[in-house]
Amino acid sequence: MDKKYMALGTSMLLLSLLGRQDMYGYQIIRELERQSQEVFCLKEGTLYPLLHSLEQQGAICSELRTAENGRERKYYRITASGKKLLKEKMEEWETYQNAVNHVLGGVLFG
Amino acid sequence: MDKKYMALGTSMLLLSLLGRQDMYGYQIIRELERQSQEVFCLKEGTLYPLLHSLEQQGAICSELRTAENGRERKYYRITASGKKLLKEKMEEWETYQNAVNHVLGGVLFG
DNA sequence: GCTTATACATAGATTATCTAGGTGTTTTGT
DNA sequence: ACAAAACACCTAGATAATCTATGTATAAGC
Repeated sequence: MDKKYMALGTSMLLLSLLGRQDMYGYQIIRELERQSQEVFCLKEGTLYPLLHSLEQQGAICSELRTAENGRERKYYRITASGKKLLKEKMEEWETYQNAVNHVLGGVLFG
Repeated sequence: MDKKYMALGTSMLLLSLLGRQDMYGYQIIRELERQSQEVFCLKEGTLYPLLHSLEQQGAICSELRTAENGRERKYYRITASGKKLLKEKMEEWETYQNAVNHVLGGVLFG
């Protein structure tokens, strides 16, 4: 396809989740699973490297917080640049989605 | 993601095109480009191996035809098994699409 | 005749995601 | 009290989808 394969990106979904609230890795996996009705079961081996790369790019930033029970968690927050990136990716997704549906519906309205 | 990455597949689009008429490789690239309004510019290095693999799987079959101008073209036709595969892939795409949109729209109706 | 478009093909690189492993802590069940 | 499960982070290597680059021909346009 034109760009970066069909992978509009898991990163779009991550940024979208973080756009609503700060979250830590493990939580992101559970939330994504829940919000997608078990369609997306992101693996840790995919998530963590992706978070690190998004942080490197400056789309998100992290901060260690300690919960009452003493547990350490690494919370991620979306940055201004990350919000811009999200917007771009959502527009790409819209374009992509429409293109696929247009091709699929070729018999009807193509 | 759960299965085969986000790539629901270029193969879905190919099968969909072939579901409407027999086509040869070069034509598929042009048609896909046209029907997607230039969103999908499938490269030859992607298409031909994919066609060969779909043929191997029995989803499509090929036949050499010679045009009036003497040009040889390898036409592909979708098989019954290919139609079944297409149906499955379209259902997957529907599920996937809904899941993504549900996550993205989390603020509104999540 | 030269260039561009048509038509098929393969090899190797790139990248997204997964599998499988590792470390340590807290909660739950018995 | 102890084991098992869940929590929480991490990385290395494998797999697969797509692209880039290249090769070989023929036909059409200038």
